[in-house]
Amino acid sequence: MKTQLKKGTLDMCVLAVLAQADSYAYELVSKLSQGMDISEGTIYPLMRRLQNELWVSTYLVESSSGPSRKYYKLTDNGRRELETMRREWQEFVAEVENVLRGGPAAMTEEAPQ
Amino acid sequence: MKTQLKKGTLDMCVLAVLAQADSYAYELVSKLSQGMDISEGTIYPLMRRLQNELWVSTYLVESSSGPSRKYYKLTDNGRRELETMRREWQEFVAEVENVLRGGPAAMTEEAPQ
DNA sequence: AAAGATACCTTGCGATACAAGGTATCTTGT
DNA sequence: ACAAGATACCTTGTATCGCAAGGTATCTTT
Repeated sequence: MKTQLKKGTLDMCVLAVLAQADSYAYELVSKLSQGMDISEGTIYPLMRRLQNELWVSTYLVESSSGPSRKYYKLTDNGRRELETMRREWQEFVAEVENVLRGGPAAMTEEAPQ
Repeated sequence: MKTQLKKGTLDMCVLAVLAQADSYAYELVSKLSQGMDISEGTIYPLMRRLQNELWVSTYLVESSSGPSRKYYKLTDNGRRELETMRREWQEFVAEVENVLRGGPAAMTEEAPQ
């Protein structure tokens, strides 16, 4: 999957997953890996950013099958941000599709050759 | 408009515009600026890349209202690449929307708190 | 005790969009 | 004739982000 296309969408995707249920980074990777792929080297800095923006809060939960998990929970702030991102995403996609459909006004001018 | 979202889509957009008619960088900026925005600092390095990949060829045309224009023309190669990009874009969008719709398989496991 | 899965994390790199700045050409207003 | 502005080209440096590679610790299984 093309790396560049993901830029700016992964945080939205993570927030969307967290909107359904709290989760931890390692699990987020495996959840998102069905379809998109995202690697651990991506998720940890990303989660740090989401936390810095106060879009998620964290709590530790001991696991019965490994080390403790750092769960992330969407904040009210994060929920609002997710809606904003959704809107921006839809507008963006609409505009790209518009261009792909031959959109940006043909601009009446001579096209040589 | 969010900068990150554009990453990887602008070359496709430019190729799509060129699929309709040859154009030059300055005009491409103003065409795409209706809807997306894209700046000159973006377009020139981008056009260089497209040319390096042999997706476009160039020819000079004297203008009646300013300096000569460097027109870009989609090559056969570029036309094929555009189709590939379109496919990848559609797949990508489909997957993101899938995640946004609550997609990545709920994964039967306890979600604490 | 060793091996493997789970779970966390950091460092350095590559790609790309952009602001800011620079040059040259041509037209228009004064 | 000269200044100003639009047209058209371009480069440099910065910020962001995704990722491969590597590292640590815990817990279970062999």
